[in-house]
Amino acid sequence: MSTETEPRWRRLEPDQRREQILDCAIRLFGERPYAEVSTTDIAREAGVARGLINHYFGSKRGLYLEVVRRMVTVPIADRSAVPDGSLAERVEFSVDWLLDVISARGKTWVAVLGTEGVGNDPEVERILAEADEMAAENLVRTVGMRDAEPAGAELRALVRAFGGMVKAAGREWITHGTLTREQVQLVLTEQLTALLGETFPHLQRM
Amino acid sequence: MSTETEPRWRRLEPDQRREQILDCAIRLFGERPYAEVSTTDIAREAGVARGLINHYFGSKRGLYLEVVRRMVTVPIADRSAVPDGSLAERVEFSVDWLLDVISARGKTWVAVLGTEGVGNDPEVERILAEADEMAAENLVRTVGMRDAEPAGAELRALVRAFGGMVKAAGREWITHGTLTREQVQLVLTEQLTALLGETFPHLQRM
DNA sequence: AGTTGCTATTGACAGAGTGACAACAACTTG
DNA sequence: CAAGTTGTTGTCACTCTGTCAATAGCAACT
Repeated sequence: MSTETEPRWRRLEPDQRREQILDCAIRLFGERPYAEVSTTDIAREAGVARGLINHYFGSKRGLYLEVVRRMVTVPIADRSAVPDGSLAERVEFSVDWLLDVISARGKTWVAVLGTEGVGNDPEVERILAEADEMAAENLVRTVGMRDAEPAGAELRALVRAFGGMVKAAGREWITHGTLTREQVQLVLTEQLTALLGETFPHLQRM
Repeated sequence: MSTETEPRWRRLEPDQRREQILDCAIRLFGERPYAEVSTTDIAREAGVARGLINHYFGSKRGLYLEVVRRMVTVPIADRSAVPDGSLAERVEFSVDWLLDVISARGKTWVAVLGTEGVGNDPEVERILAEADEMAAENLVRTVGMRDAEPAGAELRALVRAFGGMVKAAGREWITHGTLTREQVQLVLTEQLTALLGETFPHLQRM
């Protein structure tokens, strides 16, 4: 008879275990609202003791913030493929790339950023603000508007505002199916072109 | 010596008490996130026994949904004052009215819709979707695009997407102060004009 | 004024969830 | 194989939520 000394649990590298718990948390937080997800649920999902969550993330809230941070991070554009054409062409390229990103995340993206809840959460707000800022910065670079440097702050504010429409249009497309990708592409391209080509110059003369 | 039989608590009409609790809940939920607000806090703020909250709203979540519903409801535009001019003029009027509404709610509005959290909450989503739908419907009527009836669904989807930009621009103005009201006015007016006058016709030919 | 009835409101209780921490066990190293 | 390292567990104390029977404000009617 074999002395089956099969261990009751496996000991993982901290990074691996962290990642595993984070994955489960992302899934569960994506399914139902914060208060409806207990750390017990997450622990069970990860096949782990509940206390381990506190060990790695301090508190439930800490884990949640980590989830938000993870989900909101947008990949940086590969600018090597950006065409050198007119503003309209570069904008079209950028929008297309944006929609690719949204499409890739698909349901998860929507499930995560789809709901605007009530409740002032400075920490979450900061994370999202930073993400929006990076996305805006990135978009500005991609369409090559760097020459407008002096009014950079206003330009980025404009683009962040545009980001709101991107998200809303994305929801119309992905979740509600009221617009096709082609339609969203058209709308966002025309709007962003007008924003950068027309409105922005007007704004600078105020 | 007077037989001071001062009552320990006053008995209110259900509607009044409901309203009072709701007011306190709105204030507190506007200050910190859902999980950080306990029903004990709300009860104390309202000077009321905790159990009463459950009596009126069933659960903490029920109260929360009521708060969201209340905060998200946008007053109907007074169409009697809408000018009969060009599309651009009507759009300008509508945007101005929108900004008035946002301005009136001010910090509260932002505190409420400012944070996009993570977590799929169908109920909250439904409430917000309905509110957006009503706002879009209202805006479409105000700018007098009712003639575009056959493509009403797409038009409203477009306007809902635009609503995303309204919110984002409002945040830039109210909370971050990166744009002035005049700038936001200009941006939204031009964008909406282009959306309705240019992009929408283009969209119909797809 | 005293009594009665209705119901808004309270207070206590049970169950569930969270965070802290000491003890344990899987794995590494010599 | 022994000893140390540390990832992991399980329990304890505390807080929060929802339920419910008991209480008390108030109006109506003697």
